[in-house]
Amino acid sequence: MVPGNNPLESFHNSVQLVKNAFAPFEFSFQKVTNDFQHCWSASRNGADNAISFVAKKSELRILCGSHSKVGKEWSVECFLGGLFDDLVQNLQKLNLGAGEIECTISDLCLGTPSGNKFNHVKALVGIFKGRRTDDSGVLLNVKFARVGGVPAGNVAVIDSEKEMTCEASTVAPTVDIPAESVFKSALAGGISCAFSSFIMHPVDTIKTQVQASTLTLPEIIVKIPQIGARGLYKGSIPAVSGQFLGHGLRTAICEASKFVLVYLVPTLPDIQVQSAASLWSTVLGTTFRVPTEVIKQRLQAGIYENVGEALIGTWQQDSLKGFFRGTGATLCREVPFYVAGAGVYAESKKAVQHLLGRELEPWETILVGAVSGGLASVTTTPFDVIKTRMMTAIPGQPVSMSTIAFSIIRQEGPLGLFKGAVPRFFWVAPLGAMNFAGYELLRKAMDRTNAQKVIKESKLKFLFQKQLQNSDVNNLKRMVIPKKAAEAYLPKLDKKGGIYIEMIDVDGSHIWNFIYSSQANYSLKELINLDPGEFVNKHQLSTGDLILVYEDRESKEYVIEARKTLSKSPNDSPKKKILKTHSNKASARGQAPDDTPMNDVPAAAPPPSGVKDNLPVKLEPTDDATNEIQVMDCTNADSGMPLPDYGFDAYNPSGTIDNVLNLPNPNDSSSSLIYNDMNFPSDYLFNMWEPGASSTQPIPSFQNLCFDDILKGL
DNA sequence: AATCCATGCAGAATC
DNA sequence: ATTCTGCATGGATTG
Repeated sequence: MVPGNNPLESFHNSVQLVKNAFAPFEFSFQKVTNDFQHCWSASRNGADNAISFVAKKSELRILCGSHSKVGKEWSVECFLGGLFDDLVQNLQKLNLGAGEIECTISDLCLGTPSGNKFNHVKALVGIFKGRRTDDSGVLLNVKFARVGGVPAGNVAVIDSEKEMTCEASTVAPTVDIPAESVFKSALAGGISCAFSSFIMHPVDTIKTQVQASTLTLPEIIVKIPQIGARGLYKGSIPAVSGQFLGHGLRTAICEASKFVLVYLVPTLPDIQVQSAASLWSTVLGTTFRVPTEVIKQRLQAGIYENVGEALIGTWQQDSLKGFFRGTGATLCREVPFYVAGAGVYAESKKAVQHLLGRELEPWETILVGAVSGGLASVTTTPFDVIKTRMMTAIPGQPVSMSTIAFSIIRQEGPLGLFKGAVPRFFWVAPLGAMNFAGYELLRKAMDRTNAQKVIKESKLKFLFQKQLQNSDVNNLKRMVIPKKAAEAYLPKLDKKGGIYIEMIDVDGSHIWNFIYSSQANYSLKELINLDPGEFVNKHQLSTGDLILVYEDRESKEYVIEARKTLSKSPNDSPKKKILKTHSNKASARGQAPDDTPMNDVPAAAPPPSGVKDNLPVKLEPTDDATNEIQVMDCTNADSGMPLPDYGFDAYNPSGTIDNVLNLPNPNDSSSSLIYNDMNFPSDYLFNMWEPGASSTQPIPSFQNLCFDDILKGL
């Protein structure tokens, strides 16, 4: 048996689940329960329905007022209570017989003239519009429309499972919700549900036929070849498109309302936010989807041949209302499974992640989806059992859920309530897997392709840089990189041959695969090549541009940045403009032939005596007023080689003050110097020497003052 | 003197 | 014929 095909059990489920989810609001639910019983007992004798509702008016607002426009005149409890009661009575009247053949509820409705069959729709609409519904009594006459001979509430059982799992997937965390994110979620939700709907459609069809006819399951199965593929896929167009649109809509609403909820009520626990959002979105999304369900079922049951016919036929028969038959039943079925599935999935995913201490692999996500889908189905098994019992009870005798439940427990023990749980589990599990996996993986894939890999600069540890020379950017596909830096930060090289190194482009657009090799027979020297491949071309690098290599602190991956010099005059080599207090070591070397001589650069400031004066360039806030400061460890600026024993994490392109302050290694005795790179006016390069290592005299403890000045500058 | 490294060049590999 | 690869050279820098 599959859960969810009965509004009765579904409703009960939903109350329970919602109750759990909103535990802090227990009092409200207590009230619901009370009202419920009140309504129920009052409506036992159908004629008094209206009274019971009216009587309840005053209490209504408490619960529903805040949720929607509902509470104005009606309490949701009472509405549902009436609904529930009606169902119970209907079910009690069922005499369709037992077994797998689902019963048709519609014709068994008690109490009101059949002409009002669909007034519950009216009532619903009225409620949503926030106006008073006059035909209050009608609410109790809820009928689950018989759609094309198939009770709407009974069909699309499979869908309910899909619903559950699919909706549960909206649990996927999306906190900051720009429209794009919501849209992507919607797309992902829609696609995954549409896909699984498509896959499972044949099964759904068979189920529908079983329910709609007097044939048993085996008989139908025998007939399958007769039905053929086309027959099995009858109604798949409205089903799939309905799934797509409905679930897309719901996913979007859910994501969006989560965002809104978090914003409005920041203190609300996650679980409640999710429950509320999913509840709300399910109601809307499902309502939207009902017409396609109706069409689908009519097609599957063979009433109409094609979509057009079904549309026209339904319209002519029942006009607009016809498309919304069974809305109430569908809602009752969807909501609890959504909430249950979402909860189970979210919780189990959290648990598994906690257990493993890492993000889940795709296949693990699938597994969790399957298991939680299965679990959700198991937890709802009791209602399924009860429902079956109720339907198969001796006709005419009033039975209530509780009586049945108690009798089962008494006679068969608590396990009796879980009969059939195992097959249910395995039936629902793959659906859960399909939807969870579908949604999550799709969502991830979208993020990956669209937003690429977002590199957080603050997570990057600067390793080294290289200013590109002619020989690095000419058609020869190789770049020479600083030897010491390479030896210090890149993987160890064997003498011969190179190794592949992946480097992620900071712009997130590529993962470059470089060949990193050394020139072994270089007597004692070693020259290390990075094969830039397309890298240089893609970034249009030319002489004087920089490449910078980082390491992602978390993933330990290499990250490479191609940085164009700002002043792009071919004669300008960036190095020439760097103000230095020590020797202009880079100035004279590595220049392109057409480079102007080094002399036009302002003379390097001499090493000052005072610490303050030691700043060759005054620190100033960046010109874009972002208060960002860029610090680069450019020890040996020419080679880009930080001193190996210096635990200096420097270069922080978007560093905050905090980051900057964290940069220096306080235990290090090295001193540092800051100078401004004229080519990158907003950059502050942080230069370091070990004491005595350079011809310039480093000032002890200078680095601290540097940072102070940076702060002052800001 | 030792080292670094930009670049030239030739033979090998590949198109 | 073109591209790769390894090697060599010599200016520049460092010690």
